[in-house]
Amino acid sequence: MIYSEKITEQELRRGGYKLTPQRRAIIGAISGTQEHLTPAAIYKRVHRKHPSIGLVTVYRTIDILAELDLICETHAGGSCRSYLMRRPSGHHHHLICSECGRVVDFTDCGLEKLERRLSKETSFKINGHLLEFIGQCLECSRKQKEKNS
Amino acid sequence: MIYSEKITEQELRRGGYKLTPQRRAIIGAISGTQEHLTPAAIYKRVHRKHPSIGLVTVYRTIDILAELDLICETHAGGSCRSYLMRRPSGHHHHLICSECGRVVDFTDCGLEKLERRLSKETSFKINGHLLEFIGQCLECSRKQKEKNS
DNA sequence: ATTCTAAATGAAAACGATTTTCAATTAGTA
DNA sequence: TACTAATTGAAAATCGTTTTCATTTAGAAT
Ligand SMILES: [Mn+2]
Ligand SMILES: [Mn+2]
Ligand SMILES: [Zn+2]
Ligand SMILES: [Zn+2]
Repeated sequence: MIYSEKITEQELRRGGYKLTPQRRAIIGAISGTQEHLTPAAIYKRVHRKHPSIGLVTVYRTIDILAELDLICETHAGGSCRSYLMRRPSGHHHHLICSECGRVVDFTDCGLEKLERRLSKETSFKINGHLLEFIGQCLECSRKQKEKNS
Repeated sequence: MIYSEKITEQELRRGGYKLTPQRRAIIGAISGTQEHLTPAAIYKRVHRKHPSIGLVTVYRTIDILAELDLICETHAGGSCRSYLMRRPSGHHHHLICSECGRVVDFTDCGLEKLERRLSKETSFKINGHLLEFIGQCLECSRKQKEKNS
């Protein structure tokens, strides 16, 4: 069992939730990859080993994990969301190609200063942010050029 | 008719799309406010003056306007999206209270340097970004404090 | 170990948002 | 003015998500 998996289970209990085999399996599935998983993708992974676990339980568990801040949510355009275990280190941001959907991660957003300023100006207690750049990857912008010529 | 409205109609035609009364009405509805409108909200506004225009047409027009980059999409958490006319001036970002949903706008994100660096490192042609801070507004963090004491 | 109870589960139904289908209408061109 | 491809609205289909409810179970108390 990975470090983050154990921590997540501990935090779940600390939050007053019961540690069920279903929840273990779901945490395991999300921990088992670096990729962003949609609820359906999480379900698929869980379902392989544990066919009896329902999609509903996946949704319910995701809600809890997000509430406890143990996973982070990403919006990949449109209206689809995906999840990732929260890594203790740094942020997790994206550069997304609007043509082919390719995703490049980056972590150093340097938004701390802006965060402090906004917090001061608005009296908000800020605890996170979502940052995504949209553009076209090299390959796709080449293809577009060819098309237009 | 507002400036941005005229431009939008021009661009629509320039994109090879026909300029129908329905599309005019929808563009007018989005242009008529600074607020973010969900597809349903846009439909509601359009429907007042033009009861015959269908929700489907609203969706279809939104798609086109977004494709032509004439409106910008915002993700207000969860899986709901909203739209806003693209203003020529500056960006449009949010600070969102996770408790009550209050939204504060800000425009000066200072991400140009980061954008240039990412573009260089990844060879992406970047044409936009989504930035949202999440936190608790003063009122809500006070309420939470009271609760915990 | 056994009992107990609130919390958690799965299946099915309900739900809201979005998309598809299709026959009828229309914008813009010829 | 006539033509045609694009656009439209209504209805049905689809998709992701939530609710409902009867059954099961984790974890605390005995
Ligand atoms: Mn990523
Ligand atoms: Mn705004
Ligand atoms: Zn690409
Ligand atoms: Zn608030």
